[in-house]
Parts: sequence; structure tokens; C-alpha cells
Amino acid sequence: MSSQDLATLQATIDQWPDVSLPPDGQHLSDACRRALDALPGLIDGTSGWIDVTSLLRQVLLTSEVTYGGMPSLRVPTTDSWPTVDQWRDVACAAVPTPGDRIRITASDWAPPSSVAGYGIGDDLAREQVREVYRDRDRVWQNELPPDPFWATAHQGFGAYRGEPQRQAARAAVLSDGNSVVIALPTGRGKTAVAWSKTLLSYTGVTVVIVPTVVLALDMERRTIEVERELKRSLSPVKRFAYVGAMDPEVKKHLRAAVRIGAQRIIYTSPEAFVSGLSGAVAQAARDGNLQQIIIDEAHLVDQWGSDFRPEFQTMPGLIRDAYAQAPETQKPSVLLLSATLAQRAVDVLTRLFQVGDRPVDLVWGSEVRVEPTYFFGRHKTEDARVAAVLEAVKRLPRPLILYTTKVEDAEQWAARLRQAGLRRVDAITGKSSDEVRRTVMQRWRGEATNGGAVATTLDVVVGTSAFGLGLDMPNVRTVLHACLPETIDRYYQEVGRGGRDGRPSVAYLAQAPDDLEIAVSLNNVTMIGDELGWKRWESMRQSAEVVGHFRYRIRKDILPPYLDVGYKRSALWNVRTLTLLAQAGVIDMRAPRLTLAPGLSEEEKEARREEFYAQAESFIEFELRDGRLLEENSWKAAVREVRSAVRAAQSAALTSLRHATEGGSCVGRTIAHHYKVRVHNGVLLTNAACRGCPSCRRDPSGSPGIHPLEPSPPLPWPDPSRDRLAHWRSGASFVFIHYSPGENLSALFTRMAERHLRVWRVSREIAERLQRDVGKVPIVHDDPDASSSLLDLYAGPVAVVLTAPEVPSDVWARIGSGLPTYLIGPAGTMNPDRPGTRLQDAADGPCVSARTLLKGM
DNA sequence: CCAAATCGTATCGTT
Repeated sequence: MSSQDLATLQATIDQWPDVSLPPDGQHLSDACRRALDALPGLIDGTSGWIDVTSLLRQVLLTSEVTYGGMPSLRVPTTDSWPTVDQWRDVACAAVPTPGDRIRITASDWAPPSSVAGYGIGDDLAREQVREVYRDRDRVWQNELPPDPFWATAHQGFGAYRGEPQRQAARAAVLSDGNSVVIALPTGRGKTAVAWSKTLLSYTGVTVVIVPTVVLALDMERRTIEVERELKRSLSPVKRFAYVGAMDPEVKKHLRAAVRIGAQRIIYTSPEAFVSGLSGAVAQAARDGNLQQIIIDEAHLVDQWGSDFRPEFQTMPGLIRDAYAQAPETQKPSVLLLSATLAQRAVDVLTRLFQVGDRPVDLVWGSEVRVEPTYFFGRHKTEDARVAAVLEAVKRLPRPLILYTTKVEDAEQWAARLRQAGLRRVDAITGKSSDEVRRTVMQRWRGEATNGGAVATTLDVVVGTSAFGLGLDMPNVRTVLHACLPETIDRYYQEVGRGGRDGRPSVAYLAQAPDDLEIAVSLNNVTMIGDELGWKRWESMRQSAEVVGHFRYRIRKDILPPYLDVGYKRSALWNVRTLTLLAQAGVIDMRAPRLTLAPGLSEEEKEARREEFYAQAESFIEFELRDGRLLEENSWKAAVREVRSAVRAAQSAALTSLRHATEGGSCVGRTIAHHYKVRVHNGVLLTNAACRGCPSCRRDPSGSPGIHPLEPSPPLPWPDPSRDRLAHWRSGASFVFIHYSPGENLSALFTRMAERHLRVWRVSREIAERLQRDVGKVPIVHDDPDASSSLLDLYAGPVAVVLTAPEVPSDVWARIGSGLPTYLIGPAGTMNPDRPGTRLQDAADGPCVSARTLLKGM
């Protein structure tokens, strides 16, 4: 299909100054829609000349790259239309034509391709930037057929978007009562993974912790849509977000719904989870109604939990409480989801979120994004940087994000761009009001308040790191940095806001001399020292009120002996001390909970409540975990270890980024290396990929390319799930279940599945029928032809159904390694170890007929 | 002293 970009745009321009929009229903590129949106703004001043020139340039390049030829547009020079010089300023050629019009064509432009400036690799650089303009539909690669449970959970789920999503989805339904860290790239369907268990079952509460209110509300909106499609209620309250600013009545009803297990899924913040919702969650757990706790953007537990938002690190205590109180067969599972997990984040999560005695599982689908083409510029002065960024903003495609570190710089950049001739630009920082954030997103996306489509009025957003968490904008084409981020994690997160639609994007970082100092100071996490920490700890312990078994409550703002006058930072330092201790394994942090002695009168209760909530903010609780660390020297040693681990991780994260900006080696490789993680049972690799960077343009033969070689091999599930059929194996690792020719096995299969046998190696057809029969029990289909079979990876029970009287070697190998296996085969299946003997005759393995087994179930 | 955001109320027992 060819685009109607040029014809439509030219027709609209020819009517000038009538700028009524063309009818919908034509195939137009994103760039062309934006250009059409921007044209009327020339009249009322809501578009500047740069907005229009850069968008028309983008349309021309989109057309040329996608369909070839030498596209041009004839534009007026009257009114507020740009001058010939202005067109040239955005790398467009402008030739006068009769009738006061000029014909414009666009030339290639790419940022300086090496750190030193223009030189080797320029051609490649331009070629790579050209690809960013290409108008093409996304093609999902590496799709995999869905497991029966996946297709059944929601008809919209369809195929898996690659092995990582498959592993994550399987981990979610196969984990019961354990914690799983799941690294899954953005855009690989994280949300579906979180939903599948909920949608498949008919009872149980899933609590999803998200870092911001906006995300909670956004998830609520999407959940309401799914609920409508399902034609099934997921909440008696018809609400799914629980956030502070909501109507107290709605919150009350939500708490009640969670408490009785009727709320199937709820989205909330760490703060609300450990305070308002904690009682309801605990009650649901006690009644066996707590199905899953899911922590989204789990890397923030490490990044934000240490001092900024300590509730990220008080969650584990609450989760352990809930886990301990849940009935043995209905323990909640904990999923920790993130796209960017480096060593430190994995260490923190696996330590803090281990519940029960099983180690935390890991599903590693970490990938390096292939969309960005990287550019770096180093400038000797701030003025030179400003000029370089301005040039890039004029010439690179929209939507475009410009990141800065400081709020002031973001605002200054927005003003500077307006000054230069942009109008379709605005800024978002941590200081922006909710209202501003909302309207900027709507103007950027072209969305009305009611969700309908309207014209876009914004192409460029200048932001600090506040802009982007959970940002849902698929077609961002350019991410600029007029700063040096303090870690490669932040840089990569921000670059990753581009190209969510799978099309290439440009990532260009322009550095100036002062940037490093700012990055270093932000990189330096504030932590308390040995001596002062110990003194604080002692004074906290001495003043602690005992509120339970090994459980203490302290005032956050109590002062250590070395201070006799309070200063407002003291409370923050106390919390920092405690989070450090939690990471060292000395304590679990807890959120204070109101406990009312029985037998109080209503007035007394009310008085206690009022007193509690008046002071709740100033309290924090903790539980001692390791008494051996109470002695001063071992305490200090434990704390010192955590401190140096944090410092090492932080400085490595900045060094990696500096390394990348220097252009000495491939950026994709540097990022991949940063996300390589060691765990107790192996090394988790992130494969390098690179569309283009200074190093790869200089020496293309050394580039990893955009097709990652092999997916990182999956780690085995370290511990088997409960096997409720184990007695049939009578102590052995496997049982052979033999059937007669023509025997109908579906009743047996159903019974086995209902007793939580979830993993089946069987034909797809039978697996799907089984799923239909058992409904809510998740059935995982182990395809014998898949590259990674669950026979090797899954230590829980697996059913293997044979249609011929021979045992495949991989099945026999699994049985030999002692993993629980239910081998269902025709009577007469031969024993691979003893030629000429049948399995059912062997003395060394238990066997039973299908009929006997079924009768006994 | 550099960025980042959130937060509150009701109850106790069986095979």
C-alpha cells in the first residue's frame, strides 16, 4: 500500500489559508497526521516555524525512505510561512516556483557520528537515521504458540511474544507460594502475565503494586475494558485502583472487597499497601484468598526504597506476615517484574522478598532494545552544547523527548525552544502539577479528555526523569539528552521511551563540561556511617516499644545521643539506618498497625484510633531477623558490606555510561554487560544488540547487530511445587501408568490436572481439550519440539503421555535425574535400560494401570 | 545541596 501523505498534505496546503482537515480513513503516516495538525497553528500562533518545517521535512523523508523517489512539497511564503533561509536551517532545499511558492525537498541529516565530530562512519550514520523515518508495520518476531491456559485466560492474548514472555507467563501460573523475579522487556506483554492467573481462576485476590497514581489509574482503565470483554465481574465495587486521593467511601468498599476475597485484582502504591490496605490484605491471606502480590517496576525497590520512598522496602515484612498466616495450600505468590534489572537490584530483591524457606526463582527474559541508534557529542562549552541540541531538535523526527537532569534546566530548555521558534513544546518535571502532566500527555498524544482522538498540539516534551515512568507513547522517534544521567540505568530507561512501536529511534546525548559533576553528585547515594549509624541504632533500640514477638516500634524522629537539638533531617537518617539494616539482613521493616485491646468502649477505641493516626506518621516498626548481628562489631561489618555493595553498584553504573559515551566500544555490548547478573544457581546473560553506535559505525564488522544470537538459556525452577499426587509414586521419582489400546483417558487426565498437575507433555490437541475440561487449573503444554523443554527446567511434577510403546530419551533422562514424572504409556512400553523387558514388569519402578489409578482418585 | 512520590479509620473465630 502506498501512502497518501504527500497528496493529502499538498492538497491541504494548496487550499491555504483554508486549513480544514482532510477526511479520515486514508493511510497517513504519524508524521503526516502531526503535520496536518500543526498547519492551522501557523495562523493562530500555536505552531511556530520550526514546528512546521521539521514536521514537513519528516513527512518528505518518510515518503522518500518508504516509497522512494524524490518527494517535494510546494509551500507558500506568505503569512507566517517560513522563509527560504528558515527552510535551509532545517536541512531542506528550497527552490522558488511561480506564484510566490517555493518547492522544498529534504536532505539527510544525522548528528555527529563520532564523539570527535564528523568523520568515519558518517554515511552509515545517515543511513541509520533514515531508517527512523520508514513507515512500516510492526512484525512480531519469535512468536510462540500459546499454552492452553494462556489462550483460555483471555481470547485476546494469542501467541506468546517470544520465549521471555512464555517463561514469565509459565512462572506466574506454576509458582504457588514462592517469589519470582521476572525480567521482561517493555512491550513484551508484562500486563498479560500479571493478569493470566487472575483471569483463569474464579477466586483469589491479586494485588499489583505500581509506583505512581497515574499508573494505578491507567491500569484500572485497562482492567475495566478487559472486564467488559470478559462479561464477568472482577470487582463488586467496579473499581480497581486504590490511591490516597480517592473518595474515602470507595476506598472503604475496596478494602472490604479485598478483605472478603471478592476483589479479584487491585492496583495500589507501596505506601497504601503497607498502610490502608494492609489489614484487608492480611485478612484475605488468612482466609486463603490472597492469590498473588505483583510488584511492577521492581527495580525501584532498590532505586527508591533506600531513602526516598522507604515503603518500597517495608513491603517485604508485610508480605512475609501474610504468607505466614495463609493456609498451607493457599500461599500467595510474589512476582517482581522489571525490564531493567542489574546485579544490585536482583541481589536486593532476592534477599528482601524471599518468603518461606525457598529461594527466589528467576525468569530472565532480559533483552537489549534494538530500536535506538546511538549518538554522543561532547562539547567544550555550554554554548556549543546548546547549539548542537538546537540543531538536533530542528532536524530530528517527532515525537521527540529532550531530557535534562535539573528541573531548572528543563524549564530553561522549554523557554529556549519557544524563543527559537517552536510552539509545540512543553516541559514536565517533578514540580509539574497533575493537571499539567495530564494535559501535556493529551496534547502530545492527540487525545481528548474523554479519550477520543483530537489534533495533536505538542511534538516536543522537555523533561527530567519525572517524565516517563510508565509512559504509554508508542511512536517516540527521538530521545535527546542535554545532560549526563547519573547511571546507565537511567540513561537506558530514558532511551527506551523511544521506539516502543518497534520502529527504529534516535538516541543522541550531548554533553557539556559541568554535566559530570552533577552526575557524580547524584550518583553518590547518601548512607549513614558506621559510628553514627551504630549510635542511632542503639538509641532507637533503647527507646523502642515492644509490640510483638521480636517486633519493635520506634519514633522515627528520636534523636541519637550525639545530637541534643533536633533537626528535621534526623527522622530521614533514622529511616536510612533502618533500610540499610534491612538490606544487611538484621531486621525486617514493618509498617505500624493499630492494635486495639479487646473490651474497650467505643469512645476509648475512637480515642486510641485518633491518637494512633495522629502519630502514625512518626512511627516505624521492625522485626529482628538475625540476633547475631546485634553485637557492635558484626553489626558494623554487616552494614559496611551493604554500604560498599551499594557504592560499587552505583559507581559501576556511572562508569558504564561514561564508557558508552566515550565511544570506545559498542553501546549495546556495554548495556548488555551491565545487565549481566550472577545468582546462586548460574549467570543470567543479557545478549548484546546494536542498531548503530559510534564504535559499530567505525568498525561495522565488530557490531553485534540487531538480531540477538541466542536467547539466554532459562534457569531451572529451583524447587518443586507441592505434588499432590506424590503418594502414587510411593517414594520413587516416577510412576508408570499403563493403559490398554483404545482406552479413554480423559477422565484420568482431568482428575490429575485437578490435583494440580499442570505441566503436560502431550499432543497440543489433548492439552487444549484438557484445559477445556478442567477450566480454571492452568495447563502448560510442553512441546517436544521446543528449544527449551520443561522436562529439563521444571523440577515440579510433569505428566508425559506416550502414544507409542517407547520412552523418548529426554523423558528417560529426566526420570533418571530423579525429577517427579508421571509417565502414561501403552501397556507393553519397553524399559529403555533393559532391552526386551516391559516397564510394567520391572521390579525397580512403581507402576499402576490407568484404571486402578482413576478408581483410587 | 542538584531527581524521583505517596500516604488513614470498622474484625477474632468451626470441623
